[in-house]
Amino acid sequence: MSGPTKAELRKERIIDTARRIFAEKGVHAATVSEIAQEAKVSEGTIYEHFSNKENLLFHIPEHFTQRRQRIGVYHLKLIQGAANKLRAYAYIYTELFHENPDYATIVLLYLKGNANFRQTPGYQAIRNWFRFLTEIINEGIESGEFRPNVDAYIVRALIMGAIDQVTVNWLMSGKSTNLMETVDPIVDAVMEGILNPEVDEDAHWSNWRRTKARLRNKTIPAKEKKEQAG
Amino acid sequence: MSGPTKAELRKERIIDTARRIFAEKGVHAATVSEIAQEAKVSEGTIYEHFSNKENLLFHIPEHFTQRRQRIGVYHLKLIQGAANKLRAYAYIYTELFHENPDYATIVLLYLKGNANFRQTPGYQAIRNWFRFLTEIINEGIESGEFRPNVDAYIVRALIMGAIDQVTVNWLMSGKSTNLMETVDPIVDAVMEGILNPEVDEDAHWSNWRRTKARLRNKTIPAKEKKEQAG
Amino acid sequence: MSGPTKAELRKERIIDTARRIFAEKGVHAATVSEIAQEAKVSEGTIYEHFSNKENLLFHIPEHFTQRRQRIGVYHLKLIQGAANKLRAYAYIYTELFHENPDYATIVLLYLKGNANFRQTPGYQAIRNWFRFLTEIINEGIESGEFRPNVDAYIVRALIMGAIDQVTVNWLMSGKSTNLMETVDPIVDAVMEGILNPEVDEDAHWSNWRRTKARLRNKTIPAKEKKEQAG
Amino acid sequence: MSGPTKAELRKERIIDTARRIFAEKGVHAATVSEIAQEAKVSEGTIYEHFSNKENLLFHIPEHFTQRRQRIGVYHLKLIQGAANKLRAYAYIYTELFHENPDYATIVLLYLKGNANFRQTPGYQAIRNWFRFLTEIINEGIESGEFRPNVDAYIVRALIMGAIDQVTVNWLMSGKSTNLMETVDPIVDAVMEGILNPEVDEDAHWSNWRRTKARLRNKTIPAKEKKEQAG
DNA sequence: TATGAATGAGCATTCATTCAT
DNA sequence: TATGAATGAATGCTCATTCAT
Repeated sequence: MSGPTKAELRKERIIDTARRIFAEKGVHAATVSEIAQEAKVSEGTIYEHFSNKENLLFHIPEHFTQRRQRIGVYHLKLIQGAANKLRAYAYIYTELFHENPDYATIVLLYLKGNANFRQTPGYQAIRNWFRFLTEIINEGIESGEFRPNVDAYIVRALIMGAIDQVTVNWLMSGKSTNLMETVDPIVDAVMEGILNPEVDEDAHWSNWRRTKARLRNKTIPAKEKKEQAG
Repeated sequence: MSGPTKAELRKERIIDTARRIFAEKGVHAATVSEIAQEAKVSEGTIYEHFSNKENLLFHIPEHFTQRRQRIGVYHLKLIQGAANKLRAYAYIYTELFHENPDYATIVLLYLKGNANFRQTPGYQAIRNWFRFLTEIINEGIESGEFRPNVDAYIVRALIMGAIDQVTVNWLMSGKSTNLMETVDPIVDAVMEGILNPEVDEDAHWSNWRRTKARLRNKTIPAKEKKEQAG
Repeated sequence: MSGPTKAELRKERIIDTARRIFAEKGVHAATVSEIAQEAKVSEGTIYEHFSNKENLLFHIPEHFTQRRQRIGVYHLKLIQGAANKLRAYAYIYTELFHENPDYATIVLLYLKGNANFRQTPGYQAIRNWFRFLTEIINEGIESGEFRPNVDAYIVRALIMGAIDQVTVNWLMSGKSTNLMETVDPIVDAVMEGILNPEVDEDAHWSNWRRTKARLRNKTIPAKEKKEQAG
Repeated sequence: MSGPTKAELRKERIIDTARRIFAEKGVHAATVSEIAQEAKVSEGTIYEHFSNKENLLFHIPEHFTQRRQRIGVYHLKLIQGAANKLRAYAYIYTELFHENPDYATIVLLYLKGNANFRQTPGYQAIRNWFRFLTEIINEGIESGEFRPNVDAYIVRALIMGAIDQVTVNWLMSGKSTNLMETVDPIVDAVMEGILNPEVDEDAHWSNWRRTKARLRNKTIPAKEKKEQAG
């Protein structure tokens, strides 16, 4: 019946303020005293809730992770087909950054490369969300929707790497570009690749063609015919 | 005839030491005094060459950028075909990280997200190298090797985003995985995409299919027949 | 009922210590750390009370200014006659230096010539005290006690300039002379001047005499007769 | 025949530059490196001529002292009458400040209160110039031009203290006032004093009158009659 | 004699963290 | 439990001075 306690609200206010100030001035330049002032608590109170400044930083994703868990995973399960799910995942992943640029700044610029963060429960939660993408990709492979020789880890790196990349550019450019519009092209490119199927494969010398052939010989014998025909 | 001057060697030694220590302990935790000590120069000498600690950080990529310019661009021009060039680019890009993990740490964890760095000549040099990939992709589109509806910015984000991603994972995992082995799979995936062409496109509902159709209608009318036939 | 708070006492102790050390070793040679140590506070506490070292320096006169305001001005108002007041002022002014040589050192050697200090409230307070002397002089002119052609600014410069001068000499000589004994002679000289009235004014050529005559013609016609008679 | 050597010119250029920069930014804020740069010599050269930064500071008055010695003393000896000489001295003293505000700044704000400077030959030269004023005053007492009970030290403090005072005010006000115009009023005031001889001495109670009487009883018995008559 | 790169001691200032109230 | 004054370790940076060339 009773909502969040006073202390919980206070804690959330601290995290919200920290997120904003960390993102605005950088984690190093931001001071605990400034966060306390803006959150309208004393510095001591911050240390009641967080063991130190870095610990406060590590708690910032918490709220967003929970939100994604509640909303994201639920909706994705309703979508049929791995391709559709993958696209939806990319949207949800990007949208969280788009709607919360301060969160994006902190995750992409401060937490991704922080070894200590990788030991926290906060990172485990994010990891679970990443694994969910792996599951989607594997589901697509199993269903035959995706090529059988697809490596889920690689595809995940492509999707998330590209989104991280364009998000950082978006953040650094003062959010002047349209982030959400890049989601579809990224997913499209990953879906279909960039090679032009209209072009005769033998038209030009290419170690790529040979690499591809080699890969297919190993993993997709069914395609051999077409390959030979090409 | 005379090689680098004493002062130049000294400066290089400072940068080399800074790179190592920044990467080892993090930029913030590293102290100028420690770098001076390990580089066997006085603290004052560091400030003779660099205006401040951050400026020293910003000079770290210089050497690598020059090296890449000399070697990378030269060799890439000898390779025929955009696909081959793109693969080679990915190799060179990854190899620099692989051979110089400290450099990778600094570029990926400290410089990519630093707004001040983006104002330096050091970033401009890196930018030129990025643009080179864009040129390769556009070359492939013009030659017909790549789909005409390919977006160079997106492909670049996919390639570099994925490599950055796997490199950070590699660094954070203590370099326990094999970084170079991920290059080919990444390039392969970008080349061919992940959709299984053996599967009937109408087998499942997919807004992706519709998106693809829309894109093709606009840009590759010649393919329509095949599309309709498939 | 409650006296000064703990924090106020602490602040006063910092100022007292700073005054002593600044005077002893010079403002530049004195270190904040030394002041902290001697005042038995941490360096951080100094910066809780003063924005920086110079700001601490600027707060040193505060206490003395207040004391003078309370005591000096009050007593001076009870004295009758501008000449008496002027003498008393000179005594009070000198006595403060005499009783507080460290304060004298700081005011005369460090603050008088500091442009930044002139922007502080501390200087305004001192200024008010200076103005009080101007008022005394003007009062003497109005009452006829002082010559009507007296320039208050000049007289103030004479009195205070002479006292500052002898005080600096006193300080630099290791306080070996008797500072207070110079007050009366200074005031006496300003009162009566140095010219010997017994000597015939025409006894020697003097552009001074002409200057004097010119001044009197302008402002004290009543004296002309005597002048001519003399 | 041969003028100053190259080295002498160099040394003078260093002193001139130091004077300007010390005055502009303050001795502490000025750096040896900046002085070297502006004087177009190397830092090392400065240390060829001066043992350290303070020593350079102490050499700044040299040139002016010599100039004053050459011009000042020579001209003063041509003037007849102590009063005239005293006025001339005040003019010369003030004019040097007026014509060379940087020199004034350094002497009044940095050297007057520097104990180390008092050990240098530079200070001895200035001291000689001060003594010259004492001699003038004593000459006036002996000739009967000045009151016999005049204290030369006090008069010197009055004249020079007042001029120093107004010069510092002039410097701190950005030289917006007219410094030279204050010389005559200062000398006039010292000559004649500020008491109004027209006013009946008994018209008001005054410990000053009593002080004066006491002083006269001691030293100028000749005046007793006039005093009693008054 | 002149140079100016190199030195390194020295210091003001900051700020995460603590703890008495 | 909350406060915020007090702490003091930690460090980037300066600059007078030196000395190899």
